Amino acid sequence: MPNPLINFLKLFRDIPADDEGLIAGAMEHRTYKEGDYLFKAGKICRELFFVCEGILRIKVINENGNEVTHFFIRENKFCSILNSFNNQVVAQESIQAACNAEVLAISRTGLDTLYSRLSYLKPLITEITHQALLDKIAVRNAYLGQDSTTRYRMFLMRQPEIAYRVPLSDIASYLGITPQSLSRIRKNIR
Amino acid sequence: MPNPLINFLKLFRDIPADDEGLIAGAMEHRTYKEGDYLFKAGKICRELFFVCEGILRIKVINENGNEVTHFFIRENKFCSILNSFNNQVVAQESIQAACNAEVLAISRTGLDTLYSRLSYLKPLITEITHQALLDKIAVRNAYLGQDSTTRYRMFLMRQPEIAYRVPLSDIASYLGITPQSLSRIRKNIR
DNA sequence: AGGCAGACTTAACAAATGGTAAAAAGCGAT
DNA sequence: ATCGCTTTTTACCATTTGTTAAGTCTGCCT
Repeated sequence: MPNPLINFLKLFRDIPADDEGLIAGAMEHRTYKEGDYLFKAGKICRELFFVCEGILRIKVINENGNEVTHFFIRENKFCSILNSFNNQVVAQESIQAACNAEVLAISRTGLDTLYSRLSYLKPLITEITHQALLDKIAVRNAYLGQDSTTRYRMFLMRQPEIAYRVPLSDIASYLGITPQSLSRIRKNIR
Repeated sequence: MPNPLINFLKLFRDIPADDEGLIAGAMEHRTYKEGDYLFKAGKICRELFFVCEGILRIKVINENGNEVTHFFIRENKFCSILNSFNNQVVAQESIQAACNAEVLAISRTGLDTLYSRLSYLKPLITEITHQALLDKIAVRNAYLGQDSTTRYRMFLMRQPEIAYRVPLSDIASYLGITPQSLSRIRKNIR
């Protein structure tokens, strides 16, 4: 059975057939339902996830007690609290399934073991996550200075596959809008 | 004479004395006045800058013809249009001096030469820029869902050294506010 | 099937922000 | 020091967005 992570890595680089089993074997397959937590803030995040199916979100509870969505992570993307995972510091953010999801998970130590066995893997994953950060920043910059309606329109254009699969309130907090306003905006657009 | 870049790198890792001259010699020292461009959008960005003195900003002209500040880069930070610099694609953003500035500059090819001679340098700089990206994202996420006054207050708390050295209009566009509104907010805060 | 809980929508009003325009202030060059 | 340009401030009004509160809808559980 083809492993979605290996298919994904092959887009960037040839993966020797012999290594496929090693990589696939190191990853643990998990299923989550909408609302389930993959990781909760307050601890060090010691796992890296790869999304096979569904959408995750990284979120925080802000000082007013409101949930704020920092990112949506969709199929064929890695997900972790990078600062915590890399630097062993306590994470302020949580990872939650924004809809039913299937992921592959690997622990920090498991990943280090893989890295030591497959010398090409660390630079490859570093490069992929680096580019993902650039992409995330580019999205945020594109929203900068746009009004709520425009941000929602841009979101629809860029990520329609997310817009219709996750709760409205998650999207609202991702765009920095109240759910009521987003509901109104949605009505006015049609 | 101490080189600010070398001092900076030494914070992360020991730099052999023999290598200092090589690094320092590869960097070109330049002076810019407020408003000068270090790089203009529309080309591939082939230089990496290190800010010794002053503040740079990365900006775009958006579809309405307004300038939008994506980032401020202050002393002891690297600056480039990373996506363009790394992937050889045309940059949409420009780099401008937000106040009088002194920088060290190195070309893509010059950097590659350094990398090939000093094997520790590429992982080091990659790690530094990676962390800088995480920091930039964290700042943007912290602003998410806050009103204009709160964003400005947060900006004052986090980067007072920038707030009083660059034009108000640059800060306004960085925070996604019109200059008029920011002027009003500033008045109401005192 | 009925009822419950959570999510979404709607509405009316208040507050914040944007748009436009004009005055004031700051800055550099002559 | 003065002129002229650019930036910032101020004011007024229009628009957008937030707030509060209620109502509707949906899916899930029993």
